[in-house]
Amino acid sequence: MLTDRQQAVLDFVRAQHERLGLFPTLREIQAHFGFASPFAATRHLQALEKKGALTRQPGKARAFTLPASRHSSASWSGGGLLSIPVFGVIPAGLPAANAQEIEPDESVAVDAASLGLRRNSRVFGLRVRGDSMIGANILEDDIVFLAPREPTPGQIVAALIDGESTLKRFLHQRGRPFLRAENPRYPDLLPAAELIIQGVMVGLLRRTA
Amino acid sequence: MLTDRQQAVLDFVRAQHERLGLFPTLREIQAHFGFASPFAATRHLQALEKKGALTRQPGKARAFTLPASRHSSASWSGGGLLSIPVFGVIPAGLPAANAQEIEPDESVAVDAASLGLRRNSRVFGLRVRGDSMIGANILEDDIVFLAPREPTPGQIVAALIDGESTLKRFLHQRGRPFLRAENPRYPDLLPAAELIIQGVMVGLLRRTA
DNA sequence: TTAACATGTGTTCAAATGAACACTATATGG
DNA sequence: CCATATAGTGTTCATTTGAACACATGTTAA
Repeated sequence: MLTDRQQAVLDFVRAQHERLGLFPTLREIQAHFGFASPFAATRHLQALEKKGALTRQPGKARAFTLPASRHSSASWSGGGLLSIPVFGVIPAGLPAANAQEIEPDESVAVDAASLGLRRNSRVFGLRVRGDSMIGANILEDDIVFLAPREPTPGQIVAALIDGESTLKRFLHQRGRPFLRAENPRYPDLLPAAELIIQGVMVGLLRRTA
Repeated sequence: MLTDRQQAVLDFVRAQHERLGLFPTLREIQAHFGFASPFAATRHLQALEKKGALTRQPGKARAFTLPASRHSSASWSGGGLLSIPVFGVIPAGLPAANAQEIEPDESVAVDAASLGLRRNSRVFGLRVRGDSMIGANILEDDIVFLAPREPTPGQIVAALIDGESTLKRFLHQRGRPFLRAENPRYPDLLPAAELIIQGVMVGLLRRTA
């Protein structure tokens, strides 16, 4: 069992790695805790290592490993994490080359593989408003993930109509595309102009807590 | 625009950080690419820095920053990433203190905030089998996230019945708990013995790609 | 009361690591 | 043809960083 001081050191090591992507040096730990000697930091790290709370590579700078506590970012080694910008209203500029510069309302992190995507895929998220897609089991406040790609009929897409984005199912009839809400209370949309598809749905995240 | 060699160096730096949680030293980059001199590595890093692909803290070991490319793990600075074990069948041992040692079928990464959870919260995932919860907009192959906590009536839970786990809505009737499928094709479950709740649903991840 | 552990201080030194210089070869653009 | 950029080699040195020793104090458990 870690002592309070040891836990504090471990928390600092973990927090530095989360914030900066770097583990701290002995002297950075010394400075943070106000130790007069870097060896005090060494003593704590040695105790943490003995108790299995971290491992060190002898003689190497900043070389820690935090063992799999399965619920922390330090243990994620599956790679391919996506930081996905989420919009409440999709900016008309999406998907554009400079889309990354449009400030999202929030961001969520999900690993690419669980959405069936390659690492570093371009994805954005849309916070669902309303109940127009309830028939497709998409609820208000869900985050729908969309990738910019050409849709095939039957897929759910974000489309730009009259300067606004809408989430609908993409279908064809007699060679002409149209959009269907998955709620009988909403009519089909047959766009007068060419349909601009901003993204095709690749996944969904729901929070129920 | 980065040259091919510079891109290769950047990819290596990023990959090492994803795999090990550490940026490489000049000599580790030198060894990887077979350079005769650590200064070759320095030259590439200087070029990458000049082109804005990374930044370095002068004179400090392994001290890089990768600027926000919004679609890579290096850019996730929101903290609180959860590495969630996902099971096809929930082991009867969940949720137990040694649950972390039970080997999951897979893991997914999601940030805690988007599930309304604190960093380092204990969560596990269940890959949904069958259509018993379709009425709650939970589809087969969805991953349902569950946190070990006491349920309140109306919540969706994973419960252990007859040695098997099942996902159902938790309800009360005349003070007695029972489980309801959200599909009229399945009957309510009135457990004979005391109900063991393995987790309460806190979110869901769906893949449609 | 004693031993073990925790938590340091103070100091020195070895190794790791980054910095930088002079040089060479090749490619590219003006 | 010349200047610049890229991509190194070879080498040396400064700084950062980790390691480790001797010592001290307080706490805890046997």
